[in-house]
Amino acid sequence: MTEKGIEEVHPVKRTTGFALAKVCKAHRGSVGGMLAEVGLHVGQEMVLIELWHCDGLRGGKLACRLGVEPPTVTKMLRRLEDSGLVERRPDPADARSFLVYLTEEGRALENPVVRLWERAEEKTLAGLDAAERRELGRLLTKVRAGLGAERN
Amino acid sequence: MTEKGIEEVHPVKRTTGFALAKVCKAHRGSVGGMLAEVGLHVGQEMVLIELWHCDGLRGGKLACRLGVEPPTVTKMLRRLEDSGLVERRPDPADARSFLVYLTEEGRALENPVVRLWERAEEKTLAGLDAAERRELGRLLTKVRAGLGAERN
DNA sequence: TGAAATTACTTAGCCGGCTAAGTAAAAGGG
DNA sequence: CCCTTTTACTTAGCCGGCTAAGTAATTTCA
Repeated sequence: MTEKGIEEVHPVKRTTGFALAKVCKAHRGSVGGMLAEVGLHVGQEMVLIELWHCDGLRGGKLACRLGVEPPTVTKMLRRLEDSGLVERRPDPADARSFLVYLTEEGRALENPVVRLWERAEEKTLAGLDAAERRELGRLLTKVRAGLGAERN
Repeated sequence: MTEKGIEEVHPVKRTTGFALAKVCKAHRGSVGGMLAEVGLHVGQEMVLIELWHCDGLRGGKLACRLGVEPPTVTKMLRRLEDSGLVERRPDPADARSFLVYLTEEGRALENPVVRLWERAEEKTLAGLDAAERRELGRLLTKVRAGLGAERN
């Protein structure tokens, strides 16, 4: 008998969302591995990216830009501070807040991180030609834009 | 003066990988919110999906299918077992292993989860027309296939 | 056959996420 | 002016991931 059902795949696995999750996980894994070489954990580079773009952000603003909840930022900043990449200073305008500044070491990571993201990108998209890459980028950007009027 | 630099975006943010991460996070958020309504945490449904397809998997096989490390499976299964969705029985063929079986409740979640993934998919891809959705699905599948000869 | 190597899983502990609940400062409003 | 509400952040604790280090059973092989 032909085992007709044996290669069947669950309906959820045939969704675009599922493929998205898998590809994202792979990409995250790539970035994570490379990031470990410069002493970062995946996700922490996002904080740095915001600060490279605009140093001295308030904690809450950072959470908002990252699209993440405040407690997440609290913990990440504590670790980044312990690693000496970031500095938290009181906000002179509001005693409840603080401002986050890069240290020299934090600033020094920008180029390595940019390069490593490029390498991860290349690794992830290795199976696509230039036109396909453009199209994938366009579609993801469009989806992102369509995901409500959310920031970041 | 025109504030020419003010809308500049960091190079990393212009990568496809970055858009991928954002879209994936939004999708995960959608699924997670819906999953909470049926008492699941995002990620746990992946275990169930494997079991719906093939009940009685070994722990290690499950980890492999999920593309996840064994300790992750250990903890997830403990929680799923505590929730009464899954049952772990000793493997008669190998005393180091165990087999994972769905309970009736675990089996009952299949349709709700499938429907909720469909809703999340719709929500995520709302900004794309049918052709674009097909193309995005095709490209993600291709990327996934290109990501080494990895399983799952 | 019996010691060594391999395999299968668990434990401990860290990280990025989250929610819920707390604290403390700032803003409003009578 | 003081009391209430809102805001900004922290703490506690859970979850899905990971790695490193363990334990116990199976395999291998001399």
